[in-house]
Amino acid sequence: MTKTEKKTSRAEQKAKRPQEILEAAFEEFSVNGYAATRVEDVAARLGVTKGTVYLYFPTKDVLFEEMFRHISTPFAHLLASVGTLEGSAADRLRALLLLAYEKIADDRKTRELLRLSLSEGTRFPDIVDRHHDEFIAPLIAAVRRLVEEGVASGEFREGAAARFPDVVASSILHVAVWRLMFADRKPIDGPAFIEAHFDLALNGLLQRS
Amino acid sequence: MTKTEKKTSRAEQKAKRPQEILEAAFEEFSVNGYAATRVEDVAARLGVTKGTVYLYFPTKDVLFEEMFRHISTPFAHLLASVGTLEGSAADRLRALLLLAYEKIADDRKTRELLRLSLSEGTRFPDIVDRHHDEFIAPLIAAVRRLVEEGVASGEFREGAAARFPDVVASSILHVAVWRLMFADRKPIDGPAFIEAHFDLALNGLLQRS
Amino acid sequence: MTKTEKKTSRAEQKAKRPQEILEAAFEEFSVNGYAATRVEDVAARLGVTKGTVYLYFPTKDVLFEEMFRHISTPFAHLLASVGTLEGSAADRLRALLLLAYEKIADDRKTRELLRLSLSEGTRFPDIVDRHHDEFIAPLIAAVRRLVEEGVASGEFREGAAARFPDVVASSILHVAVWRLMFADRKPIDGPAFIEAHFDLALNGLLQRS
Amino acid sequence: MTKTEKKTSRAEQKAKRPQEILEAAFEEFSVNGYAATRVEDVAARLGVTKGTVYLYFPTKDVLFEEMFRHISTPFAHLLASVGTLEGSAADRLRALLLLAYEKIADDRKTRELLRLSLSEGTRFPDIVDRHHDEFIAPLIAAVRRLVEEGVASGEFREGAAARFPDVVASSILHVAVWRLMFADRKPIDGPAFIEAHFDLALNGLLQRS
DNA sequence: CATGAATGAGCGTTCATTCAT
DNA sequence: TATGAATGAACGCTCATTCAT
Repeated sequence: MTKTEKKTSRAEQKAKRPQEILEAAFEEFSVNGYAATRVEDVAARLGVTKGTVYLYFPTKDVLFEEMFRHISTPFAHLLASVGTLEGSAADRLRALLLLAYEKIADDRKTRELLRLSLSEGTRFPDIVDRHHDEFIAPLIAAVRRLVEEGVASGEFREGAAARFPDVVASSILHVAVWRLMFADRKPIDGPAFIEAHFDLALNGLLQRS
Repeated sequence: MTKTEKKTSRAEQKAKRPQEILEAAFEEFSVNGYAATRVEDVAARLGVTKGTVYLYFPTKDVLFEEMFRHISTPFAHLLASVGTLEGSAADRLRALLLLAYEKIADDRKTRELLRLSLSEGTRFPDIVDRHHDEFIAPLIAAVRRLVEEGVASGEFREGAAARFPDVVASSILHVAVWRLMFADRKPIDGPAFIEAHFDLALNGLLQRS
Repeated sequence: MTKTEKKTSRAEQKAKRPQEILEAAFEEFSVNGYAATRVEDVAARLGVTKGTVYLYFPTKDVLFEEMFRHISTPFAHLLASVGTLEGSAADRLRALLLLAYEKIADDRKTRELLRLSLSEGTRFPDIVDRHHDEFIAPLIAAVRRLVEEGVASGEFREGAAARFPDVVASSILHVAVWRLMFADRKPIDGPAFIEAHFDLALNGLLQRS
Repeated sequence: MTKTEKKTSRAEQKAKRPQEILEAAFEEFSVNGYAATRVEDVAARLGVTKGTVYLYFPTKDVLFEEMFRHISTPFAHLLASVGTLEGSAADRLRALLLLAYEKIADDRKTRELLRLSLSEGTRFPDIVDRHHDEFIAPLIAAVRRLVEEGVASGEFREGAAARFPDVVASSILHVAVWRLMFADRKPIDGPAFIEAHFDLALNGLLQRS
């Protein structure tokens, strides 16, 4: 029994190795960028030597790409589910934005993937597309759908926002970039910022006559 | 004649060298990032050898920092001047946003400095602060001033936008980041996007009752 | 058998590496001096590449310092033991000088350390002190002790030699420097030179009958 | 007149340039050794640029060799003149040793040439021979002559010193090497040391009554 | 599976040397 | 005569990658 358990846990541990490495790689790459990260530092985070990393990933390039793939967890379905909720278009749009905020700007991992997309896009063109497909495109599509529904139902007016649904979500990117730049040195109240932008988007600046 | 020309061009050449190097450094650093850029590549852009670069800049670090300083040209005064124009608060705000758009999202150099601030902020903490002071803080301050004026004059309603003036400008950051990520692969109509966001911010999504 | 041998030789090989490198470094540094020695040449002596050297020593500086430390083997205890032998003070002094000669002037390694102390003392102040403490100070102290004993017993007259015991040993330094300068081009009969100087010194030291 | 003077002084100054450079080169080479000395540092001592140095000396090698030649000023004739003085052989020997001491151990330049002979002898075999011919050989020859005269006149006993005249002069080398190693950190009273060694040597040399 | 010694290509930096002015 | 910008060949050091154990 004990033996079996041990074996199992060992086997499990071994199965986890690649993932552990990818997590460690994420930490290093997100702090230092691709070029300045040493494979040895990734290994050191796990208390192993760099030879071990090469046991699972043939090159640093592949390690980076698989790390990116591993950290990117799609959230399109989440957005879709929110879109089908009951309530006014405004309420659903608000819920959508808050959900997207949590995933894109509030989640450290997704945020750091944005940084890597910006900094390593030249070397790894695919990761930019991946980031787009995983995070940006679904968000925009979801927003567009909701806006169009709102317009169709007469709740929203027609206008530029229908053609550029991104404008409604630009605050999310704003918060993400702000945090990437300033970390804790210039804190930003994310939810409040999103709400403020949502209020603006909903009601506008102009005084109602 | 020829002699004079030669002399002039020689002297001019020497005086221009440091700036030429900084411009070449900008091109390389913005494409590859700090770590992946080789001093030799910077030199090669000018048709000189790397020794020449070291004639003017003692280390790669200093080269990077001075490059950043050289490329950052403040635009706070521009924003200020726009803020003092005649017209409605909305008109002035619109003019301000378009101007900021041109400087921050449309100008390739400023845009690339944003990329470097995000990617090299860990290694060069100062450049993030510089980018903030040169571009972000002035923009937010100018927007805030205009919004407050609009509120004071009754043209704008009070609301979240007054507390978070950044929300009004978040579309600019959005366009800048979009272009950094996708370059020409997914073009974005910058002015139209800014106008769409401005329309949204001004009038809101909701149907007027 | 073969397997065991291989394993042993492998393990031994690794354990010996640092020392092999230090020995190779000694050869190169003593011939070329610090600045003109290339780490790659040190490695080439062992048939390895320079990377291997950096596996064991972080910088060229450290390599030099540890080389010096490794090559310096103290001989103070040897001198002391000689001083406690039986016989006349003259006999013991002679034995002492011959022993010191063998260690300082005749031993190529110690001799080359003297050269390095002279040539690299500016860059590595510590090595001069080390050379002093390891070789020069013990020698002078041992000579002084013997001279004082001889004076106390009435075998030696009092005189300048008691105040400057180094004068009795200066022939050793003379032979060492001579060999460093002329190597085999102008051979010097070391023992004969030491004996000649000892003869000169002794007849000056001895009490007149 | 003024013009002529100026011209003359200018011409003189120009004539002095090579010597100034050689003096500056001596200072740098003696502190850093050949390899670690930069031509630019030599030039900087004179407030000129390295191009100027290359105006007078085609390579760093030549600069070093000519520096050595320029700093080595023969003193054989001096020694010879001392040897012809009146007085006992002992007195003349003492005067000779003191004179040699002043030139070899007390004179900073000659002392530093000894250092360079030891450190750069591998790269510049000629300088060792030069140092030998200029300083060491004349000294030994002069000592030998005096000792032989003393032996011939019956003032000195025959013995090893006659076969190894260097032993009489080894204290001079001792003081020189000591100062090269310890500079001001472990001062040595040169004349006293020489006198002590001479006292030791003399009482050994003198015929027993 | 994991190690870590070893490699070799590469990069930052230096510096002797050249040459147009 | 003197300058100093420019070169190019090193050299110290790093690091991704390999492989015998």
